[in-house]
Amino acid sequence: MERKPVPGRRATIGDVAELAGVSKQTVSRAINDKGEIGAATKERVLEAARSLGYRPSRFARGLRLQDSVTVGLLLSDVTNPYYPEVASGVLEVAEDRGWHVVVGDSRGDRRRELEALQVLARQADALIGQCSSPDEELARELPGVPIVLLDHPPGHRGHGSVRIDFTSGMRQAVDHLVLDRGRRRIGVLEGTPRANPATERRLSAEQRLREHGLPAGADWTAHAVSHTVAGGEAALAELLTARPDMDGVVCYNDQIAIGAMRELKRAGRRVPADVSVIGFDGLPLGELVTPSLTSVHIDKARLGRLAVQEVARLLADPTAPPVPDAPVVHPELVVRGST
Amino acid sequence: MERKPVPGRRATIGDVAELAGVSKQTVSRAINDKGEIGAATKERVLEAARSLGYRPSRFARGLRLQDSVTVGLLLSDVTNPYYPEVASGVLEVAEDRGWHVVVGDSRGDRRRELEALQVLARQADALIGQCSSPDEELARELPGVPIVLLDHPPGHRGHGSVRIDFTSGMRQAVDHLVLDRGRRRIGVLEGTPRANPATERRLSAEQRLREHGLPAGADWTAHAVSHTVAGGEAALAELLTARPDMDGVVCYNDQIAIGAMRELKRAGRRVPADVSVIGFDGLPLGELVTPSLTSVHIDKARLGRLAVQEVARLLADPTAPPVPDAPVVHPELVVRGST
DNA sequence: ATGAAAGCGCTAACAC
DNA sequence: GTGTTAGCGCTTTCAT
Repeated sequence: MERKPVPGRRATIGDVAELAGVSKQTVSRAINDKGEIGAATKERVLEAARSLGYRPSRFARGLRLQDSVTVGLLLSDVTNPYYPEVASGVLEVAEDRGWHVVVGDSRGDRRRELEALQVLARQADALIGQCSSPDEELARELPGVPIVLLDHPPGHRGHGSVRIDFTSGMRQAVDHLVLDRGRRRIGVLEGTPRANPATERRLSAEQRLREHGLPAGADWTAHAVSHTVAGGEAALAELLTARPDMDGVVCYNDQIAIGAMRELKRAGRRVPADVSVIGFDGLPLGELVTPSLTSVHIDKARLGRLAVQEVARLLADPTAPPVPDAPVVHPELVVRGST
Repeated sequence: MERKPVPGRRATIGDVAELAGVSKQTVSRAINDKGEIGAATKERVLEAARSLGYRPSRFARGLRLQDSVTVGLLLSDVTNPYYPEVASGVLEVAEDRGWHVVVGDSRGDRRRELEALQVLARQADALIGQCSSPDEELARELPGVPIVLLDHPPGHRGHGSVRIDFTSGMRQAVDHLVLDRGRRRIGVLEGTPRANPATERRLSAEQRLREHGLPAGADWTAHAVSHTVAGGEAALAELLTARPDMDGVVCYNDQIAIGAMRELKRAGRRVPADVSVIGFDGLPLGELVTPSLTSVHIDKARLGRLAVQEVARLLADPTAPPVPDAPVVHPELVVRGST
């Protein structure tokens, strides 16, 4: 919700015109550096503008020109190290197109998410976000707002999405543990519940484990309460209690994986000698821990860039149906010390 | 610069009014959930709006209501792990006030910085940023735009700032190395050149080193080309060549410190047995490396919160002179494994 | 080279 | 309960 107006009303083009003793359009010409204006007049106008601390109203200009685009980027938590690269991709393409980007943070709260989206929607032409709210809810609460979901399967009309191929990613992770490292008792650390349960990453891992003839399922799974190092530590502790003979862990993301590594060490296990750990996302952070983290990298900047392109598509035709071939980001295994 | 308009012109309140067979005012009442409207009429209007994909123009609304505030946040590099917490503080207070936040990224480029600020200024009422451009340049290129500089001494009229007490911070760092660890041959890893050379952090460190009767100066200093782990690695290698007998390093920030630790290990030195390393900023990252990083923590979220408060002050009275007692963030030493 | 008038899309104020 | 009028601050015709 917007609040009260800024005190001390700002000078308008009319004030400048009056002070300079010219008409409004002359002021407009001066400040927009158009031709058709005398050098002396221009200088006088600019001086008047300066002395009044005049700045053109972005609203008036936007209303008149109708050529400015703003996209809203909703993050579930700005401090999550997953986002900077995504944001970087978003900002890069936005800048190329001359678009502005407003950001919001839902602090991991589902209710706040919707509120934050609505606030952003007041200032943006379209939204980008990793939303946990179901599509129907978004459509209901944000009627007419083009939304591009990060890491969601294609959804409703008016919603775009960028997919990440988790099936392939998880398969690479499991195959590496099984085929390259010879692990046979592999646990899975899943993240928090997802909007669409069918998209849980662990499912892809479990399927691949079974294809290798290995055990998998609830017994071999723990859920991290948060996608953080602490969440990973707690989840691994839980999993280790159930499966003390575990010799490998596939994790929902790198932070959880790093937490898993820390907890394993604390429990007296050596990584990777006793237990192999593998993460997902490929955060720069993974290179700094010891041993450095093997992870399935995804090009997060590309995810951001693709999202802005999807926004452009939606903006061009808001009634376009969701395309079946939404852009996909393909994960790629990068092996380091932890396996 | 803004580009061409979005195609397929959006429906206006007039279109909705026409379709619903009512006046614009009635539409306005319906979509803004005011009273004074029949339930049936309201439903008919909302249905019309829905079918047209109508969304109110933020420009028209902003122009009319004059109650929306947007602040622009310029970062030198979104992917720098220093920023998320700052942004978090900015977003927190902005949200409390009902303000929007637009972000820009200058990619560490001085020229881009000014451009990015100008782009942001088109969409924001005031700016916040860690700017490397001199005050005069900002004042000249962004006339009338209230700016709050992060980590700068108070500057010109119309500019606000939030200070970080580097003198105290660097003193704590040096004192820890000298008094608590007994180090006597301490090197300094400074960052890239600053807008105001007098604010280089190394100066505070060098002064304190001299107060302890220890050697300091160019011989004991290396400059990191970038504020990154790689930058720290290179800088430390350089310093180590000049001072192979070094037994401690004070670093410009945590990333450089982590780079220093890595390079020291690579050179066969033990940390902290042979060389003590100390960072600055207190990134969460520092807890994950081995050994974990001792650092002078600064409350980055608070920095962001204070910056927004300064913006509020400037917005309330744009002609207010810079206050001598700009808000200050006080650093605090947190000791961990690396010293 | 400069000015007057119109209108972008919206809502507050005031009819009815 | 609903419509009419006016005007937010700006730029774009079109005159002069």
